[in-house]
Amino acid sequence: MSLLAELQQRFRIPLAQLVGDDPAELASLLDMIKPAQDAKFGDYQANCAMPLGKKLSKPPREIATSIIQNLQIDDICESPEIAGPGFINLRLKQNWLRDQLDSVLQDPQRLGVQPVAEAKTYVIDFSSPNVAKPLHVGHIRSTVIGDALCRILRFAGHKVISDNHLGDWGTQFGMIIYGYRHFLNEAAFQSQPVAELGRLYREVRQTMDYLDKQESLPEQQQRLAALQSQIDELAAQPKSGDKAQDKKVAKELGRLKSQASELDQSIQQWTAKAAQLEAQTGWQQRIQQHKDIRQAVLQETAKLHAGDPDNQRLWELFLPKCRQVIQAIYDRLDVSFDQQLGESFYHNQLSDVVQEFVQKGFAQESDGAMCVFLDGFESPMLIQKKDGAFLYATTDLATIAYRVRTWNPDSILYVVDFRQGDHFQKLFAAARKWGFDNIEFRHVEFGTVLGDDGKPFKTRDGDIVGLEGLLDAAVDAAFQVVAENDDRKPNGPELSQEERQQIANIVGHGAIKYADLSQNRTSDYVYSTEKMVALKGNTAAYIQYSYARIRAIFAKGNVSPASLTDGSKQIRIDHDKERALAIQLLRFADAIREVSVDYRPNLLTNYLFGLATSFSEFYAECPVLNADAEEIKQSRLQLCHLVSGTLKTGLSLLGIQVAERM
RNA sequence: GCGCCCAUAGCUCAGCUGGAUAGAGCAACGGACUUCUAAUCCGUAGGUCGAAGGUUCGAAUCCUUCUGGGCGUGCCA
Repeated sequence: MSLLAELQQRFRIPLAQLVGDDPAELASLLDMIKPAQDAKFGDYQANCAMPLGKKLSKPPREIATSIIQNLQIDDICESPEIAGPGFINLRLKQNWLRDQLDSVLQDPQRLGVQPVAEAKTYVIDFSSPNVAKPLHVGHIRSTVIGDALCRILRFAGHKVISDNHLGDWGTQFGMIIYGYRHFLNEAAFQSQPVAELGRLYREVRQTMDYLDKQESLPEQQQRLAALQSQIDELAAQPKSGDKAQDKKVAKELGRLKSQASELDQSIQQWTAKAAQLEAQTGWQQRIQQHKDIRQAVLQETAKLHAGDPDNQRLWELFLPKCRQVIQAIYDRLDVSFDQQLGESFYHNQLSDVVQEFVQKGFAQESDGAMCVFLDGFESPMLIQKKDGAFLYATTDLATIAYRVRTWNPDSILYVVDFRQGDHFQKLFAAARKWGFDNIEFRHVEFGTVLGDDGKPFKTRDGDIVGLEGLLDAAVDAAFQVVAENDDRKPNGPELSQEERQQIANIVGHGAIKYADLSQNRTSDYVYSTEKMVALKGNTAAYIQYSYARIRAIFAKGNVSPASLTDGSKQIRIDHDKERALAIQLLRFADAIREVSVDYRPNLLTNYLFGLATSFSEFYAECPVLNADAEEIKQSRLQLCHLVSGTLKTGLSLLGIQVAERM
């Protein structure tokens, strides 16, 4: 049951009488029925009389009156009231609320959420890390948002195929192969292959970075000097007297200065790091011996792609081990995929894709590369480099073809960083040109994770932050809070060390996920460890805590949920807080639907935070076990049961677990 | 240069594709534990929604311009 859908259904008839039954217009008018902004206006409001006033050139209040006259709603609402310019305010009837809750109580699995009428098939592409590199903070958003969307859309009734498009075929493997051939510690590889592969990757990376940076250092220093002299010149300029002109100069000066200081900082960071490397024994020798490492790595990669048996064998040796590392994190995060078809799965289809594009006249050679020129785009999409190698775009096209062949989806979602927006716009345009024009392609984009300084989140040394470390930090912080809270309990601590750790795991991982999901996905967001440590306010912990408080009531009162749902008791809604809680409970279906419209999980976190808040207010004012009368106690237990079920289900749709005790 | 995105309380952010007096969480201040977990609740304070125009009954939301920032921009992914 959706509250909103029910109300909209009732308004359909009187509105059709006014404007006819054009579905688009009707839908837009029905969209103007919303939860009331302010409780004093009632529970819901219909705002459609005002725009109709314009259209029908009658006073909106008059239109509102005629809508109400034809509106059959007295089983759901008190008689509607017209307010202000023509708002129609609706107040739900206690009896109706009670009946609705009673029926949800009989439906613990779906909590009154009916599967969508038209189920669609979705392919959701998310996470997609390079398997040779450790997961870092940048992977959180794609993984967590993608997983939540899978769960939510599935719950809504759609068919969902989650697919992790692993980067398992790129330069990273050239790097590891090179490392294996030159830096291998055989014993370490035998005993701890995964760790050793990680080390090899880092060794090669470091060597390549060193050469890159050393090479570009003079140029950067030159740029810094140039900036500096530009600054000096500008600063030495006498004031022109023209205010606007002076202001412009001052602004330019400020910009140059911040550019210079940023550049200076990065140079200093690098020189410090380089000095550290050079202090290592054998570093100079390393550089001497491997000064061609960058070309060599490309060569190893090219050989792999060309089917060289030695490199192929090494790749087959490494891949499972690399995937094992990543899988461990997915296990920790409780994220799973239906498919994990990486780039390697598509590599032998790429030349066919290019050939087809050429044959159909969609692609042509330009500057030696194979290009797809698309209307509305300044630059073409490259599908083959002049050296013959294929690109990201080529693989993505092959992937689309495979997915359509295999699953025939209505929609393919890509949960990827917003910076790849251009790429996806081109990819989608090319795919439509190719004939896939009845599929919804959607780049579900998200913003960057920033550090406290407002810049992309890095460690103090400028390194990318590893994901495992963040998870550990969140769990540690959660452990502190769990322990503190338990120690402070009125009747002494209740939890064993083991239980505390288990709860800390649930709370810590939940905190990370929730912090991400509660943000509007399109905005950048500032990741602050401090915020994680807090675990109060609008966090997963707050919601989990509400759940645990309910479970504590049930434990203390020895209440079995079955006794509440056998139909022998009826919910009563007398107290204001009970009423608010009841309405919030019935909005669950609407929250699920809203998330599905534009793939925005934060609408579900908003809902759950609202529900937990409603519950906390109820909890503060309405005793449950000690209620004045037995019927009230039973009724409140029923409400509690519905809240705990909704919180648990809602969090599970975000990939977040609950603990029975906290 | 061109394209996309952003600017809302001291901080971090919501604001449901135009609705009534712009919300929440942190942080600050003041209250509430002999009563189901105080990770909570109640209250106070805090805003020219970057600026200026426009569209209309009505704008944080839509349009234009400007300012400030981020990102992308032919052989990385």
